[in-house]
Amino acid sequence: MNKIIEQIISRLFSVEQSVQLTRPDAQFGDYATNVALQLAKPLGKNPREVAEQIAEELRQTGEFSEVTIAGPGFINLRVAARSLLVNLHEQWSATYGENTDGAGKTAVVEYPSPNMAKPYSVGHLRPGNQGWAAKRLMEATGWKVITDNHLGDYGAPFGIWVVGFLKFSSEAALEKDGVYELGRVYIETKRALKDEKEQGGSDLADQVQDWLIRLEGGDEEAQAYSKRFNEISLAHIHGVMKRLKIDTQYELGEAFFAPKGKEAVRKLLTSGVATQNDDGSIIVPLDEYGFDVPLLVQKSNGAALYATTDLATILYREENWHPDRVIYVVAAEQQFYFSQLFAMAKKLGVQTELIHMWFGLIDQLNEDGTREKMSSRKGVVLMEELLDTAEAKAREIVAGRDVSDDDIKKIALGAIKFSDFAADRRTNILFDWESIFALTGFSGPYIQYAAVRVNKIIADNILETIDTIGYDYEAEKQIIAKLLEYPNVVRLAARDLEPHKVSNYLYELARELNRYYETTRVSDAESIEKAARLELLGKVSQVFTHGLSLLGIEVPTQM
RNA sequence: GCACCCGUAGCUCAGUGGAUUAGAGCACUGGUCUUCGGAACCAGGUGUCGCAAGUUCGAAUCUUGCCGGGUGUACCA
Repeated sequence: MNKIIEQIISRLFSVEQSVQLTRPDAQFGDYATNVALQLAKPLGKNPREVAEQIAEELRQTGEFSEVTIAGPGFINLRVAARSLLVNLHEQWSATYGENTDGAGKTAVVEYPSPNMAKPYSVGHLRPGNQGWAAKRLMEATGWKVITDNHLGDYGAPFGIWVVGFLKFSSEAALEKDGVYELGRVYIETKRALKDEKEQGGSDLADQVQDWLIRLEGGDEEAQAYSKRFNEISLAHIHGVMKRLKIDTQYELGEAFFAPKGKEAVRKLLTSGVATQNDDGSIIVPLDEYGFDVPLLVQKSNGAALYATTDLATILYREENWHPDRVIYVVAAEQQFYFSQLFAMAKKLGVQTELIHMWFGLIDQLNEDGTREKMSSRKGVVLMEELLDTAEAKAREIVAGRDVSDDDIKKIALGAIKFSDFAADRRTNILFDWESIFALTGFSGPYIQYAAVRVNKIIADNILETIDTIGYDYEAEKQIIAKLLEYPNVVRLAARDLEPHKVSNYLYELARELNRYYETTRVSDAESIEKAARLELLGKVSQVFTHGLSLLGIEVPTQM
């Protein structure tokens, strides 16, 4: 439709103007455009006059049942439902909604990158969800996507583990509680280190360093500990990711890149990007990028830092995967760090587009009603606990119905994941058990339920292949119009890496469908209507499944 | 101090590249209802869109300044 208007404008005024159609309040029309207002100034004409001219041409086309002008020069359009359907049919395919914006390009998406020292907690929920959505959105827009779990498996945590294990734990406790014992030991040891530092001591800290040096030196005992603890932690991470139904192709952690850090630093020095201080530390000044502090890439004792392994990672990916862009799905706290890292990469001549797809914090409600960032100090909710609770809740809801275990898990995940996509990812999320398991209103299960209903109706009725040419589709108009919006929703969500646009859209589609059910029957309709309606519901079902899959949510068979 | 983010209904949040009368969910009240699956639908209402200026035919949206909150700010990751 916008093409038609663009052609008219080109013919009337000899200018190329892209036209955006919006969906105004139903009383004004089905579609609206403000293009006349945009054109008025450059053309030096009265906007209403411009609108009149365009409107007259639009009436001539016969495509619209009504063309009116409102206010200062808005053009409101009404279209017959049947023409909308024809429009939908022309665009329809098995991959409706997808596009080829990113064809021929490669993206690396990095998630969920948990720290291995502690058990998977709700703190890791967002990078997994948002990262998965980023991957799916990129794929849906034609990109080749490489996913990589950048595990936090290097550095001080290992030393803390060993020291803590020897001091605060036992074989029996580790045997019994596995990663949870490791997490407990890690937190307790961190606290002990803090206390020691406050008292001016360094005994424990020295031991931690000692173990790290032994590990790097290839010491057998240190390696045995490392291997054992890592195996326990990794098995746990894989287990939780499997329950969350997310995975990555690669799992190249910090430990993999750490040895490559030295070479990266050498490259920084030889290219003149970095400078060495008298104490041996190496920094990259970033004044020209607006930073008042430089980025430290090597400690005075020669050890590597986060920035070092991250730079090595960038170089490795460039060399091996040749990505056009790399998306880091990491929390908002690290915005400053990533802006420094990206500046350093740019200074070194890295061409890859580096994007920090950051997301807001997870807050908890204090007893006095104020919000505060969730922290392990105050007690985090563990991911397995969250999943167990969600599944128990879902099981309770479907009690008495014949719903499989698999479907119960899909419902639980649908609720949890959707709550992460309810708001813009940058918004801080308030974690509370009530809203994360919401089953009504703006929630994952509401949409899943709508999808299940549609599928049931499709399954229970036979679609006859009869000509529906005589059907006007007026009852289905809102649904058809909503379906027509989908490709643009996907395009915008992928462009801005904003999966919540998809969740908002799916909710609107589900609501449209529920309204439709209230007034329109399918199974006992006349055969021509029934065929037309079933065929359309099939399209709705496809969009539900597709859209939810972009969010990592599945449609249950029963619920 | 500086940098980034945020401030929209009682609460949680949408609001595309400015656009006709600012929207959802939750909560509250009433209604629909022998459900093609009611996890539904309909109705009811409250907003100085933090404050103030500016740009514009038009600002929740753009610009600037203030106020309030959050996060970060080289030898942690």
